[in-house]
Amino acid sequence: MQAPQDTKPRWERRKDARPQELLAAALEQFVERGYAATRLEDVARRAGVSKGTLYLYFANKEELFKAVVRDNIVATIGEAEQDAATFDGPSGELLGALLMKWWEEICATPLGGITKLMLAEGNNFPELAQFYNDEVVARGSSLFTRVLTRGIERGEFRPVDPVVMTQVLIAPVIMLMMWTHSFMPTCDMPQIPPQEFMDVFIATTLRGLKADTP
Amino acid sequence: MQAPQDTKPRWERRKDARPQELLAAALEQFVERGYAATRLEDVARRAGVSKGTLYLYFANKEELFKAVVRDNIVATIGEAEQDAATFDGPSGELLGALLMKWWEEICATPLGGITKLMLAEGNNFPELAQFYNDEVVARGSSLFTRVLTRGIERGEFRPVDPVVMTQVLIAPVIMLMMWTHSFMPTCDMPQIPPQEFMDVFIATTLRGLKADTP
Amino acid sequence: MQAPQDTKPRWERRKDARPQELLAAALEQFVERGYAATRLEDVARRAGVSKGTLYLYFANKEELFKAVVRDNIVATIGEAEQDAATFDGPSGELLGALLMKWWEEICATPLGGITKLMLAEGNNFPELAQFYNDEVVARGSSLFTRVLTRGIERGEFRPVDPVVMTQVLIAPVIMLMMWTHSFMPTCDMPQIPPQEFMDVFIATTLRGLKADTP
Amino acid sequence: MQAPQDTKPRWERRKDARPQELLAAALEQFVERGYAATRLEDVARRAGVSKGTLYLYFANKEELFKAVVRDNIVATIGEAEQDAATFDGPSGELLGALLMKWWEEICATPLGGITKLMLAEGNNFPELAQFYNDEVVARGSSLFTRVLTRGIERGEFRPVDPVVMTQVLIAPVIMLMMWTHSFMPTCDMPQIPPQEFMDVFIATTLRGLKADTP
DNA sequence: AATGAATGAGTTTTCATTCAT
DNA sequence: AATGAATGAAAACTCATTCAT
Repeated sequence: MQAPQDTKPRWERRKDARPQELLAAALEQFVERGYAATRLEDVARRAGVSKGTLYLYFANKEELFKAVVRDNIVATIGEAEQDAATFDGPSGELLGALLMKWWEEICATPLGGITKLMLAEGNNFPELAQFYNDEVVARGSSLFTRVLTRGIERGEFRPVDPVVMTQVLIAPVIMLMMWTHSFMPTCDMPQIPPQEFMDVFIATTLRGLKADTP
Repeated sequence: MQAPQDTKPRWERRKDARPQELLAAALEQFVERGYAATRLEDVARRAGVSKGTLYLYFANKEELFKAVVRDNIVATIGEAEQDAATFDGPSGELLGALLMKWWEEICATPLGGITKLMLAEGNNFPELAQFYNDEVVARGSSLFTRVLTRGIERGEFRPVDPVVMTQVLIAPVIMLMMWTHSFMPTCDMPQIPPQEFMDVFIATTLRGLKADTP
Repeated sequence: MQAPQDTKPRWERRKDARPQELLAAALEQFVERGYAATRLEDVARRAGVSKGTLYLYFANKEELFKAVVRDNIVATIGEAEQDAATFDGPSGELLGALLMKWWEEICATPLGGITKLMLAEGNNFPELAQFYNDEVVARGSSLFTRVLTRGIERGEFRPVDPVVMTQVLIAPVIMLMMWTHSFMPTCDMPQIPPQEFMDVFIATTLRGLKADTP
Repeated sequence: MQAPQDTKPRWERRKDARPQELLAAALEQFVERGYAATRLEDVARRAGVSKGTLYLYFANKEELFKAVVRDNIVATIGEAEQDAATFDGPSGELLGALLMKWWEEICATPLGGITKLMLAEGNNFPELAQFYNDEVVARGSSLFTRVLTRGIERGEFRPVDPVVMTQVLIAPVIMLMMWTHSFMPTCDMPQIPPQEFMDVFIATTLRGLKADTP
């Protein structure tokens, strides 16, 4: 008896997988070489297809890049928004979980390379920078801001300015990511153990945020 | 009476100044646009010369970049090595001075952009990365390591591992530099006052390093 | 009771209609965009089939274009040849009918766009130009020439040179066609009423051709 | 003794001539092959330079085409505007001279191919069509309209609608141009002797325009 | 020393054509 | 018969590098 999900002929299953294969290849190539230096032919070869095939799925280099960001980073932000919306427990726990999710699912993976790439090349590709700012930076920041506001309103956090506090939360993580992820491999830089850093950072931050209890 | 260093007629002094003007223009352009995206024509225009003139002084783009690094960062490291070699006073004072020099003359100037650039694009230009590692990272690190060793040998510092300690010294400065250079242009990060940060950092570090006095 | 030409089941009739649908779509696309700028994918989409299907019926773009010309213009010329061959009446009547048929079935329909296209792009596609010249221009011209000869031989027309006279017949019709098809879209040209033009033109021409009757 | 206009070194004189050489090559190529089918490399080769050189003088294909139009057609229109502005004689004479100038300097030269090209491909390149309409069609038409108005105001012409009359003037010339210039060379079309056509056309038109004298 | 015109290899993108299913 | 995914040749455009003057 045949499994119901396998009734399609093989090439059709292949077709459905194509975009994912291309996005995976593109992610690797972008992270390895940067945006400008990535040649679409290399992305295609990496996915085992020809140059032209890429254009069946993505209109151009920019759209390919955006798709990579959407399919990975934006999707993760969406999950995090879901998590936050449905979470019932204490705000500190939520905040810690979000920071950890960000670290583990983005910063500590090859996706961290995308952030590095935007830092390095964003200036030269204003439309990409705009896109990244809107879809990632603004949306991610505002999620943290909302969680902070929630904690303050529920009396769990001290009444800090949630926008400024968001920046204070974000900065060390991005730095750690640059440090861990993207340092020149040839450079003998000091290793910072990321897990410990994040643990200490989150613990410290939550302690600092905790509202005074009389 | 003529200053002894100015015996040449003016237009010849101008000629001698050419390389410096080119290096200055190149530095600005590299910092603004990154290595890959910098067009030599823009460098030339910025220096007020033709593209061809650039090639009279620098064999190619890579050599131009190396020259920028040498003329600025490596030169500063050389001075620092001189300072260290001729300094007679306490090692803590020397160490603090070196950190401060690094901050003030490199990190806090446009040269900081070169470090950011190497972090971002080093992967794509292995030969540049190698050069930067050899001429800047290794040489700078080893200077700090020697000063630490000096301090330990003279009984001024606790007997820490000087190589590891070097990395501990370097990391916060680079982080502060990335921070200050506002590496995420779209992100309005809170300002960290660099001077205070450095003061506190140096003071803390030196206190931590100080050998126990019975 | 079934019509005798409709004995096939419906889906099969549909199948037979395929080439016609494709030719119709191709005609529209060629007229709208010109030969070079017509993309076969657009033709296919317009006909509601896939690009591959096009190649089941036509070997390539050029053959598709030729088929459009054959199926429409050449077919009409064939009919006209039949008409002329079987016509028994006065040559003037025949000539007028042929001119009118040409105008009404070709020039005044979208097929006029094909003529415009050949005028405009023929130079760039010598093989198409050759084909068009052989199948349309030469064949059409020779039909008029034969009718003129017939009229002269039967003593109905003055003894003009039938080849030159053919050219005199053709020119105004093509001009009117170019005019009617508004070949300069940006230019709001005054409308020439084509029916009146053709009526006057044919009447005048026939009067001019009529042999002197003693 | 050296001629004063030849003091420049040879390559510099060459440089000054470059744009003209490129424009001439581009004109030929555009007229021969149409806009879309013209490859910039062929234009370059025709001018005896490399592809890249073209881009030193013209930003892209579109600008090259515009430059061809400006340098030839628009320039001629400018001259005609001058002629018209400074002309003192009877309006009929002026009008006839303008029509003849148009015919001789544009329609009867390779520049006529540019008009054909716009007719054929204008639809596919809206920006070029816009440019051509603004710089050529509108400007040329308005010149004729002004001359007609001048004649009417001076009582030389009957009080026709000058805008409509402009179109009536333009149409036959464009048709003649299409006929003379751009017919498929393989087609045995009747030759219309252009000079005679223009003479008759102008004479007829001026007679028709002449104001009734009591 | 200085110029800047010239080059051509390299990259993105398009589209007629093929072919496995 | 029909599909539509895949291909790759071709063309526009960029820019590091060369070289005649």
